[in-house]
Order: sequence, then structure tokens, then C-alpha cells
Amino acid sequence: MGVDKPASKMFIQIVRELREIIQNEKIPPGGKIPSERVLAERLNVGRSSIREALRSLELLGLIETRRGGGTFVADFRNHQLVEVLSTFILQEEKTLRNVHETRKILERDAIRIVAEDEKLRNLPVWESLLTNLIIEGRIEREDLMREIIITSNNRLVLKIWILLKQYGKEPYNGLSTEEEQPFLQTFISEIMLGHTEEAIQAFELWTMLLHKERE
Amino acid sequence: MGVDKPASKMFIQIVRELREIIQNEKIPPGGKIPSERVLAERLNVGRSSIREALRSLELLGLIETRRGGGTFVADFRNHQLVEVLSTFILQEEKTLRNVHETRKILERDAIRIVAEDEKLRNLPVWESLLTNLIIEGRIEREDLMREIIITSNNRLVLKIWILLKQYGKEPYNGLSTEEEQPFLQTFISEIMLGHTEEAIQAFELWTMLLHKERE
DNA sequence: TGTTCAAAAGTGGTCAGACCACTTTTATAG
DNA sequence: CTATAAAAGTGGTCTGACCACTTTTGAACA
Repeated sequence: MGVDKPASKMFIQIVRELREIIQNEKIPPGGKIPSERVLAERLNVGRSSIREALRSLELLGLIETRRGGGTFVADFRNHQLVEVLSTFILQEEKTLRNVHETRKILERDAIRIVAEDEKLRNLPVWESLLTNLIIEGRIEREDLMREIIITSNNRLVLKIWILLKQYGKEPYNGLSTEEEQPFLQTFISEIMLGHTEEAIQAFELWTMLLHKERE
Repeated sequence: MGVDKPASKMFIQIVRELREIIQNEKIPPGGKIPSERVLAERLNVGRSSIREALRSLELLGLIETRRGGGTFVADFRNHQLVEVLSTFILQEEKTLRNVHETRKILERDAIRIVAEDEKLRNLPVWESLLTNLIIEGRIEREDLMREIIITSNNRLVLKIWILLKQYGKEPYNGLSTEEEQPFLQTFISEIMLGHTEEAIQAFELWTMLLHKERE
């Protein structure tokens, strides 16, 4: 029942634990979460750690807090997402593929939106990303996709994406390698040119490469 | 320079302050943020409050933390930190539109998957749906989309879709009307023929029609 | 018995201070 | 000038203490 202390990221662990608690005890949207003090004791951690985790979830809009009242699962669409996702993930490992696929769906669409909108695809971000790529030869994959999704301007998608990312333990997680550079370069360039389909194709190739590498 | 105490959501205030600090002092991606203790003193708040704000940003992937080293602006180049923060903080309430958009993203992709897979698009379901449409002239929209999504074979997407559907209070919810029939007919036919882009186009037209009707 | 309402308990919000483990800087010995 | 050990700095965590507010409780009253 206790929480391990993996040296760092304890509050991330607690976020996980919270998800399990919400799921196991079937706390519905709008339902009350155990108090901070109770959680601290149950998980054998300090109250401050619990709070760091709760505040994170609150910024994401997954829980609501009422001073003097308690903490509640958000009475809103998003938290249920958490429930759905945790239920899903905790079931079987084969569903991991679904998580990846779903994430790719969201990513692909964000690319479309950005590439097809003149204003969005002409933001200076892409230019500098490209420059950086050429100079340094590397880019954090997650960061690139996050940037695209943020630009695509759908908060809900961003939230879902972040959640999926946390669960996904994506096979690709490091920096881009040299082999990938041409794909990445093409990818970003096509976006900037507004060549939607080409951009997506480059994205697919890139993704494929990433999966192949790590197997 | 101090932080107000608006009764609640202090850590949100701190997130705001952090944004300003990063902006005003032009801390670049990868650059170092003042230490927690320094921030606490500068903003006249306790260190724990600072930490709650920082942990939130960390969960969002906007900052990085190195034990013993310090806290840094996330090292992805030229990210739109300011925009992200305002997106989350300003709580723009165009949420409902986001829900619809997200749902459409999932639907569109399901259509692609079905149309591009020979086995899936040749299932007898579509034939009988088409027949029904012609004979009875009506189809439950939700049923059609559900069928497509189920066929696309991603349970996670299905769950998310159902969820979004519940919250969406979609403007279209009834049976199809006569005007829509040609679009629907085209839509299903194109899927069966494996004409992905045409099917999606028909889908878009259909969707557009539905929205127009109810406004 | 039923209602009212004030006290008590519970809860989130915040702060201060204390360690720990780790990294960076500084100062010293060679 | 360099190597290395000490010191300072930093994030990570816990504890305990108040505060302001809400919920619950229980006793007095009608």
C-alpha cells in the first residue's frame, strides 16, 4: 500500500497512487477524495508531498478543491478521462498499443491543423526549431509534438495527450538520432510549407523509424 | 513584487509570477530559474507554496528539475511557455467546442482506418446500413459513427468517444433528415469503395450540414 | 418530538524549520 | 597551476504549527 521512493519524482508516484485510489474506490466525478492528512498517512508520505501531487492535478483541471470542504474529482469531462485511461491501462498490456495509436491520432490531427493554417504554420517557432535541428542535430521528440499540439489550440486534446504520454511509456523517449534527422527536417519543413499530406507522411516515416530502432 | 493572497489559488498566482519572471529576465530554454528559497523570499511566500507551483509546471513538462542542481526552463527550443501558461491559467471557456473538435478528430480517423482496410470496408454491415438508409431513409447518426469506431478496433478511442459524446451535448442528435441522405449515402458508399479522402469529405459536408440545421 | 444554533471537529492553505542526498563552488594543500 | 577536500547551494521530504473556512455534532429550547 505504501509508496516507493524512487529517489525523485515522488509526487509523480503519488499521482499514480491517487489514480488507483480513485479507481479502486470507484469515486465518481464530483465525488470526494480522502483528505490530505488521510492520504498522507495511507501512503506513508508527508502531507506536503500529497499536496504537490494534488496541486499538479488541479492545474490540469482533474480535481477541484474547496477550502474547508475537501478535494473532489472534477465534475467535468477530464477526470473521467483519467478513470477511463487508468481502467484501460491497468487491464492488459495489449492495450498499450491502443494508447500509442490514440496518441498518434491526436498528433496527426494537430499536424494537420497547424499545416493547414497559414498563421500557425508561419510562427517563428518552426523556423527556430529547424535551425536548432540543423545546428545541434537533435530535438526532444516529446517537445516537438507538444509544441505542435499546443499550437493546434485544443486544450482538451493537449490534456488527453499529456495523460496518454504519462501512461504510454512510449518506446521512443530520448533525443533524435542522426538517422532521424532527415525525416525530422522534412517533417518540419513540410509543415512550414503547408504541405499537409507530405508532412504527415514524413511524420509516419519518422514514427516508424523510432519504433524499429527500439525493438 | 509580492504575491497577493486572493484567498485561494495562491499557487496559481505563483505560476503567473513565474511566468513574468521568466519573461522579464529573459530566461531562455534550458536557462536556470532562481532557487526555490530565493523565489520564496522574493515573492514573500513559503517555500512549500513555491514548490506546489513548480511541481505543477513540471507535470506539464514546462520545467526540468535536477536534484542538487537547480530548476530549469524546459530545454525544448523556443517553446511557447507563456502561451501554454496562459492557456491553462486563463481557463478559456471554449471548452465545448474543444469537445466537439476532439470527437471529430477521433471519428475522422476511424473513418480512415476502416476505409483503408479492405477487410474492414467490406464487412456486410455497411451494405446493410446503406440498404436501410435507402429503404427507411433514416439512420441514427450515433449508431453509424459508433459502428465505424468499433470497427476501427481501438477500444480506448471508443471509450473516449463515448465519454465525449455524453458531455458534448452535440447539436446533432436525432435521426437523419431527408436532406442529409445524399451525403450519408455518399459517405457510406465511399467508405465501401475505399475512397478515403472522398469519404472524409462527405463526412465533413454532412457534419457541416448538421451544424447548420440546428443554429 | 422536532428545530435551532453554537461549539467542536474536519479540511484545505500557508508558513517555518529541520534533515537528507546530491551538485556546484570555493578554498586550500600539493 | 592543479588536484582535491571542504563548504555552500539546491531540490526532496517530513513535521508541526496556525489560519480560515465548512461540516458535523449535540445540547438547549420550543
